[in-house]
Order: sequence, then C-alpha cells, then structure tokens
Amino acid sequence: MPELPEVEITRRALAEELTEALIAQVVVRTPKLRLPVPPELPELLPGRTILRVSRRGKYLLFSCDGGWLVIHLGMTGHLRVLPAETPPGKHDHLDIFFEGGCVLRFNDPRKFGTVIWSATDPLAHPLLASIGPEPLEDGFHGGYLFDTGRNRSVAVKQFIMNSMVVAGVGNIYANEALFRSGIRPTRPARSLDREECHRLAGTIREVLQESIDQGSTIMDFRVAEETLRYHPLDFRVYGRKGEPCTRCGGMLEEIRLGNRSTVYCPACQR
DNA sequence: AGAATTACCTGAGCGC
DNA sequence: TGCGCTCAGGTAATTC
Repeated sequence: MPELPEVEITRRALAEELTEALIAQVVVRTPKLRLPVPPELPELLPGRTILRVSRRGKYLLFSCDGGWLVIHLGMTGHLRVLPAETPPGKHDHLDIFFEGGCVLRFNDPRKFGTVIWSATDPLAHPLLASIGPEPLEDGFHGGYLFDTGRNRSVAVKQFIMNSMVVAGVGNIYANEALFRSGIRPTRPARSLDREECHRLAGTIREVLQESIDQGSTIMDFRVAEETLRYHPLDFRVYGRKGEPCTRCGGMLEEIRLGNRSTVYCPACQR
C-alpha cells in the first residue's frame, strides 16, 4: 500500500543514494507487469546518469541525461538500493546496476507497479498529463476543491481519491482526512460548501504531511518505509470498524464506496 | 463529460 | 495440512 507519504520517503532516500549515479546495466526479469515494461530499457539506460529524483503524485521520476525513468509502486512495490552482488529473489522484476557496485531493485508481489520511459517531459506523458494538483503544494486548496466539485454527484471520498482531482490521495488517507474534517464520505462532492472544502483540503494536507514527518524522523530508510507500511501513524478510522470513535466514543461503521473499504463515525461525520 | 465497472495480481486470512 | 474462497487496493481501460 505505498501511499503518497511512503513514496515521498522513498524519493528522499533514493535522491540521496542515486543522484549522480551512472547506470551500468539493466536487467528486466519480468517484462509483463500490469503495463508492459519498456523492452528497450537495457539498451536505453546504460551510460546515463541520474540527475534528480522527483515525484508527481505517487509516480517517482528519475531524471536522467536525455530522458526520464518513471516508476509507480502500485500496491505492493518496493525500491531498494542493494549491493550489486545481492542475489535476486521472488518478485524482483527489475534491476538497475550502477557503476560503483550497487543496484536499484524493484520488487512487487502483485505486479501492480508501472515502469515507463519518457524521452520528453514526463509530466506531458499520457499517464501523467491529466493528474490533478499536488496535495502539498499551493495549487491545492479549499477554493479549488469547491470549484472542481460543482456538478459532481460522486461521493466526496471517491472524488478526493480521483487522481484527476488531486494527486496521490489513497484510500487510507481519504478515510482519515474525512474523519478529521467531520464530513461523511458518502456526501455528494457538490453538496460541500466552501467552508467544508476548506476544512477538507486542510485535513488532506495535514494527514499526508504528518505521515511524511513521522517517516522523516526515522533515519534508516528501510525502517522508515516499513514503519509507514506496517505501523503507520495511529489511524483514527482506517481498519477500526466496530471500534469506538476517538472523538465521541460511538461505534465506527464500515461501508463500501466504489468497492473500497470506508470507515467513518456516523455521529461525528455528517 | 462524468460515473460506474472491470481488469490486473498474489499473499493473507478464513472456514472446513 | 491443505484446499478453496474472499479480500486487499491504485489506476488504466472500458463501458454506459
């Protein structure tokens, strides 16, 4: 479940480890992920240097001289920098070896991850071009949510999980942000007034930033990543169906919205 | 255009 | 112990 905070923690670690690294060799072990891995990667990448590691939503962008490697971790993807001699294991789909003896290894049991090569600006790539504003940047605010939500009958939870509305808000953080906002997940997006949109934009930023901050305090990247993955900041609703609400003590309920687990407090969220 | 549905995939957890 | 079932969920593609 790499959510945005986990991807951001990964980005920071990889930026430290790989900036200026010269690619020596690429091994594609699994050519067919959910979308096909570009078969020409082993010819394209060697000889290029990683100049910058950035992020757009949950996509990681590895800026190389002359192109961009773009990786999405899907549900279960990991990226690890390991000694080059580390033998590959199960679900290790892609290796990028560097001069100097390390390898960037992509592992993804469910194969929901995506690997893209873009010779031109990746933000214009079809898979990234229509992604909405970054939730932690200035373009995302209550006024934007309000304007975008006009005429939208879809449930507000599905609305904020739509990557064209805002980038990288997954199921967990959608649940948490709506709880903190006191807004019921089933409300049609267009039923929210300006004040509610302002509150919601604020709690989305807040839950994402808190999680990133928590991960950042852990110096060891692997521990940070696993903490976010398995022992994330104590969620107040996600995974707590039937437990007492931390605010009013009432029982949390679970419903399904767009086939996603949705937990909320019927008393506090209206 | 917006909304709803399907497809992709494997490990975990469950009942039997 | 192991079989078969369901669930988990990001997002692209497809359908309505």
